[in-house]
Amino acid sequence: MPPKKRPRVGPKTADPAKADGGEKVSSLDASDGGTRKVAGTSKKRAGAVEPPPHNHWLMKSEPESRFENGVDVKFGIEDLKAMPDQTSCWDGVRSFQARNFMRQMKKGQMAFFYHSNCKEPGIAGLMKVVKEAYVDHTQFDKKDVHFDGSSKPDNPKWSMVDVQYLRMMKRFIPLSELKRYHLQHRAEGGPLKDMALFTKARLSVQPLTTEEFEFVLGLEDKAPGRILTKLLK
DNA sequence: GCCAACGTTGGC
DNA sequence: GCCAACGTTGGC
Repeated sequence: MPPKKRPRVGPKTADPAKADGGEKVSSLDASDGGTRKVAGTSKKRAGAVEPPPHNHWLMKSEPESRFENGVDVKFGIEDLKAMPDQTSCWDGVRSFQARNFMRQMKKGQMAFFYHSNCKEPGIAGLMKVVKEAYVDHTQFDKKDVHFDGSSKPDNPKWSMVDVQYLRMMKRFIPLSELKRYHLQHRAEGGPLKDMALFTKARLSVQPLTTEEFEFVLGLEDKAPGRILTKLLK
């Protein structure tokens, strides 16, 4: 469920609604499949250790035209690049887990732009978070594909962040290649053995460990293909 | 276009 | 709070 972007809020902070809300989005809310690490309020066993917050992300969007209620949801990395400031809000996320991850994002963190539901799924480029979580206004827009009648303005359910294009990957990293590594690492150990792209395949916004992130970045400079897989092992 | 995986909803 | 039905994601 790729977000369909729209021109980000102008240069100024406009947005009468709620300018930046950056830090205060209500943290309770429903399910969140294991993403909970909200400070303070969560009830955890004494002694439970908080995992460190995630520093890197992968965000999925569809680069090919597809119509949902007559609206094209296409938004590939080229579309992000074409936005003013090469920046866009990442609206339309309607999954609690994905939302909660977005709420953990910090300004300056990097995210892979992943192309999903297309001819060649995979990682297309890099972007960075330029605005932390704030209210996704599309949930209140009846005409929007992702309108959510169950969300009330005084307690909005859905959040979004702003991201800015950084660069294309030096070469496109196809899902098939990542999957080979994932399988290999799962069998023999390695950084991609638990990668969310495979262990939580349907999550549209996912965290990566530093090791995962760096391993994937390292693939840019390697030859694609299975030859490489052989050589490495 | 198919369909498996899996998150969400709602009945009870 | 369980769990079956339902809907969506997204690879293939």
